[in-house]
Amino acid sequence: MPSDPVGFEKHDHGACISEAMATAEAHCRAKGLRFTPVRRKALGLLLQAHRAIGAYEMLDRLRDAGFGSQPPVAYRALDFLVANGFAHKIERLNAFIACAHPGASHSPAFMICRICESVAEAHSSPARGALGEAARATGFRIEQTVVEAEGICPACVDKADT
Amino acid sequence: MPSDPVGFEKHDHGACISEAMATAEAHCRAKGLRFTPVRRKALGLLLQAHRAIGAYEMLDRLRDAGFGSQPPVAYRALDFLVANGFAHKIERLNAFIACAHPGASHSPAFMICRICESVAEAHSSPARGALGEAARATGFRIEQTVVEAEGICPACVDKADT
DNA sequence: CAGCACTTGTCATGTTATTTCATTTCTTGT
DNA sequence: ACAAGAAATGAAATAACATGACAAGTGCTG
Ligand SMILES: [Zn+2]
Ligand SMILES: [Zn+2]
Ligand SMILES: [Zn+2]
Ligand SMILES: [Zn+2]
Repeated sequence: MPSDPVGFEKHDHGACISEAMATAEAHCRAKGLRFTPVRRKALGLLLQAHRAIGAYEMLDRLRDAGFGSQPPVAYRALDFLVANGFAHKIERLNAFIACAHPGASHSPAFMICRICESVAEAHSSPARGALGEAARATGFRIEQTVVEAEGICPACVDKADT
Repeated sequence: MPSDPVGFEKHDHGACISEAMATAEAHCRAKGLRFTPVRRKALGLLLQAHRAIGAYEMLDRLRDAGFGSQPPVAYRALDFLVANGFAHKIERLNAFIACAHPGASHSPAFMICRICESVAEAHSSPARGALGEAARATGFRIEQTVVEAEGICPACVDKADT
């Protein structure tokens, strides 16, 4: 259970991309999923961008890469990535981002900078805390959670303080 | 189209509506806000429906009530209600719901039934828990949080179990 | 009543997402 | 190898959600 948030620190981007792609490859092979070219390209683009990408921005890039040009092309690829834990949807932004902890089954939480729009992924513990308590008290069966914090990232805080 | 619970429990709906309206009236008077007819009607409709309402459904009803028929009519009224804590946006549904604890400043958390689409509001504690910890660790300054759980409400769990 | 801030109505447009159907590709059982 | 079924793709159309811009109206305040 690493609770290390990912996203605001510098890192070896090339390595982080190839590692995530390799994880996805392995996971798909193990589960018999079809990691098709358009899906692979979509994940590559998300990893490359290293930020939240709207479906239509994704569509533009997929078209540029020679794939179809209609919205379902992007939505289907993104749905696949989200369904299999390689990416997440940021509801607040109506956008998608590559998972920072692929492979591990987890409940993500996101920190979204309203200045620079960077997004960091951390872990949440929906079952614990006030929400889990409310769910148990009422008999609500939680299947999935959206936890997104909006605010100011460390870099933008520094800029603002100057 | 069931109109059911605040939480998921039964309650005196008439009383809950007039109480919330009175709270809003008082709050606006105290703060010098203009609780205009269209805003009042919008809040009344949210309270009446007692579930999450899309902006365009709101627009339909406002038009039926004699107000304007263009999207900004609904969005402006909803923006006012959200900005002043009388309503919340459910990001997961792109829809709006009357606040269950108006007046009190709070960080809401929602439980959304994926079967019947009912929504219950609870309190969340963003500063505590894994998210707050991650924010402190990275230096992220949280301003606002979205906490939404999707799952099955008590009533639908019962139905499913039969 | 003049000036100002705020609100409303409307038109136009922009953005995000889904439905549908025909076709192709892959997988599986024979 | 082949046929049948499942999964994925391409493309057209449409639905659903949201904002920008501008003119006109409303209610304060000096
Ligand atoms: Zn993740
Ligand atoms: Zn930032
Ligand atoms: Zn509330
Ligand atoms: Zn339900």
